[in-house]
Amino acid sequence: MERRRRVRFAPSPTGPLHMGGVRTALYNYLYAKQADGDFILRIEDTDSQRFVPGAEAYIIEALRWCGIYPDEGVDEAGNVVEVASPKHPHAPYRQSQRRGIYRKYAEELVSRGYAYYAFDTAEELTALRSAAEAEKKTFTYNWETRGSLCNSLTLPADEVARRVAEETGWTIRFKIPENRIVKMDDLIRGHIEVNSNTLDDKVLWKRVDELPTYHLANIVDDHLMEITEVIRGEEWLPSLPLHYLLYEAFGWQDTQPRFAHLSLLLKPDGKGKLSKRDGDRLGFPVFPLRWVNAEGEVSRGYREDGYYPEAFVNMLAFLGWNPGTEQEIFSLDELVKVFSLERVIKSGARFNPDKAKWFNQEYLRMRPIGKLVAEFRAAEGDRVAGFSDEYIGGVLELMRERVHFPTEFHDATLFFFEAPSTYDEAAVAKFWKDDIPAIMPQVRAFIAGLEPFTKEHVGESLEGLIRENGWPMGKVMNTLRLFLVGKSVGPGVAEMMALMGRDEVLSRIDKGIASLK
RNA sequence: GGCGCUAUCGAAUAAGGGUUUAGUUCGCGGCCCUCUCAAGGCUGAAAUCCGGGUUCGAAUCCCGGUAGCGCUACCA
Repeated sequence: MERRRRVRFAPSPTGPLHMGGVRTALYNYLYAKQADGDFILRIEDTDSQRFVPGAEAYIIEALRWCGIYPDEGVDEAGNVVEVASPKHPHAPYRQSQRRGIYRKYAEELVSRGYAYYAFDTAEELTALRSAAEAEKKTFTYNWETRGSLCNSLTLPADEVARRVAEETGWTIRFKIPENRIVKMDDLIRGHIEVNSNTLDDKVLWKRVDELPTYHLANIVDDHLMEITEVIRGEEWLPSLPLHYLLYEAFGWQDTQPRFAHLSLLLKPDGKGKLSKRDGDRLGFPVFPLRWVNAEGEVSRGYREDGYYPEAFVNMLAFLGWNPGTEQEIFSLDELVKVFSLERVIKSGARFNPDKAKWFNQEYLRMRPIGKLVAEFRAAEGDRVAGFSDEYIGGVLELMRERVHFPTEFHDATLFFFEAPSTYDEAAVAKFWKDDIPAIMPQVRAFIAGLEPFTKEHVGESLEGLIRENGWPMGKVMNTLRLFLVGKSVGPGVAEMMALMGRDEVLSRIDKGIASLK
């Protein structure tokens, strides 16, 4: 019987969600939705030392901004679910609140001989490690060394019982079987084999915070929550043999999820994985949303930088995956339809900020003008309140192909709402010479009599006038632009004039002629 | 050091043994359009890491090397 597809995104609330993490969440979401399955959010906060307040809320908000809403684990208000209900049957979805669940599974493994209590202190192990390092070796807690260390395998039973009863001072370690070839399959990478002798006896239960480690909590929760596929970052690939062995030890192989390990996101230049530093250095966001850490350090976000979530998601989807066709623009719903793990790339994907900007520009160009106007009004407030939707729409229509982000509209459209008060000096020097000061009043008089004042008529008439008189086209047109914009760059002169209206245009020309005299 | 993963133009990727003169997108250069800036159209430069093997034929399969990355915590 085919099981209902259920996947999870299981971040650790140790800081803001990195764009690589968003991609992992996205792929999980797409994979789940494609089969009309469930996408679950689970908070893996078993590291009490690294917990960061606000990180959990950030993760949920970031996913929501992207349009990714978990089916399970987060309620409508955006809070992690703590109490079980028909919609959220596996609550709580925060591992720190599930500690009671894990303990018995850890102990079950000990009683069945798959794990053991270890009493070595952190200091003892550190000493062992540095001693080995001095001899250019590596200390590993494994099949070779466990027999000579302080644990329930080496100590007399009554001594073990006494120490365990003290309820403190012990960890539980998984007893990696000796000399086994662990055979694994990855949905993206194919078949992988590893000799168990290269593995170490990983801690399953931590003494320091009385919590399970990732390995135990993860396997137990994935089992309990009936997860069918685990799609996670490549950094987990080395622990895959341990996880296989854990499923085997628990006897859960029949429902063991399939695994898919995603490659890492790499920095745009040089070598290594994408980090916050790269964003600061090269000037692009690494996080979906702005984040301010405890020290007051600010990390910019895609949202605040003016990216549309649709563009961000589209760009992210293509970082390590492609549909096999030449189509590049996909909505989230379209991605759900065409996504497949088979087409996920195995090698690391280098992030390219230019391509990210291009995606945003594409979305800006596709955006309905009505939305653009409403968003512009909301951002600009009183400053543009007196202008009509038609006028603002015309302005944005003229400028949308000249910017990458809606946040650029403010600076780019200033002159549409207020006549320029200064004129670019280089442009003045270039155009305001020879006959131009004498010509412009004639042009002004001509414009005053133009009817109708449309883009087409203004454009053709103006061009005809300039040609008939043998005036220099470039100088005249650019001087007009200079009067309208204050600079020598911008939309077509006739288009701007038609939009601004005759009165405004004449007033700007008068102002310009007067200023440059 | 050990273990694992990965390897196509500057970047993302396509080509799943022959359809390849290795395609597309971003970026870069040129031309066209043109009143400037964009946008658009056309176009140019630009890649199969190296070495063996399998095969009539290899970017594609296998082996070795090299390089990059990841892991090697009572972090996740």
